[in-house]
Amino acid sequence: MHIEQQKIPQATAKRLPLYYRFLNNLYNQGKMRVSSKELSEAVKVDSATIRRDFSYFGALGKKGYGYNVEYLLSFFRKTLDQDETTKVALIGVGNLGTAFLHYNFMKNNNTKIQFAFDTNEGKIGTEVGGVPVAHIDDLEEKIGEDISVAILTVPSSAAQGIADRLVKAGVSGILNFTPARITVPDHVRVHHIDLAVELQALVYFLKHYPLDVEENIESDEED
Amino acid sequence: MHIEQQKIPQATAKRLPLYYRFLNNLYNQGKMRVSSKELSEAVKVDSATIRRDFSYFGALGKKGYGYNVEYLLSFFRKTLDQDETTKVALIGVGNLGTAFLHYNFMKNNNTKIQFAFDTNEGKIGTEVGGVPVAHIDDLEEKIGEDISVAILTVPSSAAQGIADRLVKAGVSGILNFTPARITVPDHVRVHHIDLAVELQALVYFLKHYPLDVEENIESDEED
DNA sequence: GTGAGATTGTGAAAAACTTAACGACTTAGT
DNA sequence: ACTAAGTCGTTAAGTTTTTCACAATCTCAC
Ligand SMILES: NC(=O)c1ccc[n+]([C@@H]2O[C@H](COP(=O)([O-])OP(=O)(O)OC[C@H]3O[C@@H](n4cnc5c(N)ncnc54)[C@H](O)[C@@H]3O)[C@@H](O)[C@H]2O)c1
Ligand SMILES: NC(=O)c1ccc[n+]([C@@H]2O[C@H](COP(=O)([O-])OP(=O)(O)OC[C@H]3O[C@@H](n4cnc5c(N)ncnc54)[C@H](O)[C@@H]3O)[C@@H](O)[C@H]2O)c1
Repeated sequence: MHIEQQKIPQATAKRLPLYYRFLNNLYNQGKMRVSSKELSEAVKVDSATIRRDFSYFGALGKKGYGYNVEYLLSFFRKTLDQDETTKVALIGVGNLGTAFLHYNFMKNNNTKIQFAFDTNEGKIGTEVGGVPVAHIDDLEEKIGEDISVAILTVPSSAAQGIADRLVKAGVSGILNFTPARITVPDHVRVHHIDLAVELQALVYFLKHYPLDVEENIESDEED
Repeated sequence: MHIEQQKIPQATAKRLPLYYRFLNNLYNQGKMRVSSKELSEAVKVDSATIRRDFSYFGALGKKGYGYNVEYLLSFFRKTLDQDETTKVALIGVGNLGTAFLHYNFMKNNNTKIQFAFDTNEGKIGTEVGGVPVAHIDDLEEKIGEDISVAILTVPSSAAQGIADRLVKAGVSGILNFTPARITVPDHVRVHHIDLAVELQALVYFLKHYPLDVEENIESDEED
């Protein structure tokens, strides 16, 4: 049902959530229309790239006018499946995990962390940021049909083992914050966010690239 | 002194810290040699890409043998300036900032968060993760000559204002975790790590890309 | 020593992504 | 109604990154 236009470049797909958020901002500010140039300044993406990105979805704008904010927003809401809440599990309620649990991803993302898991008995049974923390042994049981994405914030030594269990439990997307590069079957997607690497890469760029010439770089990034 | 080989692709530069960490792991495990194929399996980067990346620095390996772990490690240590500690400031001791302060970036990165800043009187004067928290008003004073990188974990509404002050204070690299896309002069580099976007992008990929065919993606990227 | 097997470094091709440029169309002011 | 200014969608060019594929070279077991 949504595997129809297989040709949207990955680079474009990664920018969609960014566009979506800024369109939301504009909408909340009461703006009716926006041009690729304005949007470009806000999101720091070349305006030609924005027009190109949008064009993969058809002709969303009007020549000489720009884009209708409300229309564009509702289009992206559908495209990004923002009408249904995405339910997520978080494994590892430590420093990083706790920070995420306190953050409200619902606000812009319609994403909700449904369960958290840990091994630490002191944390089990409590709620952190309104999310109940369960024992890791209950992982398979609690991750029912409706959770297909997990955030992994355990120590790196535990990462592969937990990933294996997540996959067995039916998870097909993992956002991995551990430094471990985990191995998963082909049908599972892993995005690594490696904070230490990001920091070190930034430092490297500063020391080795002529500063006045280079432009900024988008992180993964990977954002 | 280090602006000599200007031709190293950015994509390569971003992978260097990753290689460095895995080489460290191998070294600590007592491994003497490693091939691009082995390394490839560990870091999930195509072996040809690894060889190409390394080749920008000259012939680091030996045909038929592979790479000497110790030599490669010491080469990258120099290349990544791991002999001198990089001092960093963190602005915004909230959920995310606190998590970072508790993390030891020294272990693999030789990077140290020297000062943290906040507006919350309750936090000022305390130490979090061994890092003293100062008032944001003292930013310019405390960021002396030796801090040129900052981690930004304030509310997005404060991001641009703080960024302006950081730049004035002499910071030339900012790791921005806020959803705000900040504007800085050309000589300053900003890497955005946008966690909400990363999560939403992962969800989008799961729903719209045929799972059995696609391979994993590095975040920033950026992973 | 020798030769089978391993592995690099790289030229060349392919793929992915970005940017420039402009014709076509829209708007809005007169 | 006409025109100047604005903006899209897209073609084509440019850039960057990845991947293939293989000659050159090294290793190591015998
Ligand atoms: N905190 C940071 O700023 C930071 C920066 C870079 C990378 N990381 C990485 O992120 C990950 C988490 O970091 P952190 O600082 O939150 O670590 P942490 O030690 O504070 O948290 C880890 C949590 O996972 C739990 N845990 C351990 N084993 C588990 C298991 N088998 N199943 C379920 N839970 C388990 C622990 O009880 C703990 O609560 C680590 O891999 C770390 O390397 C963190
Ligand atoms: N926590 C998450 O998981 C998460 C996820 C995605 C994005 N973010 C973004 O990261 C940023 C930080 O998130 P958080 O959850 O840590 O927020 P937070 O509200 O917990 O922390 C913000 C901190 O900044 C301080 N602060 C406010 N104004 C300041 C100023 N002018 N100068 C210095 N300090 C100031 C506050 O006192 C607070 O301690 C936010 O922009 C948020 O949108 C966080």
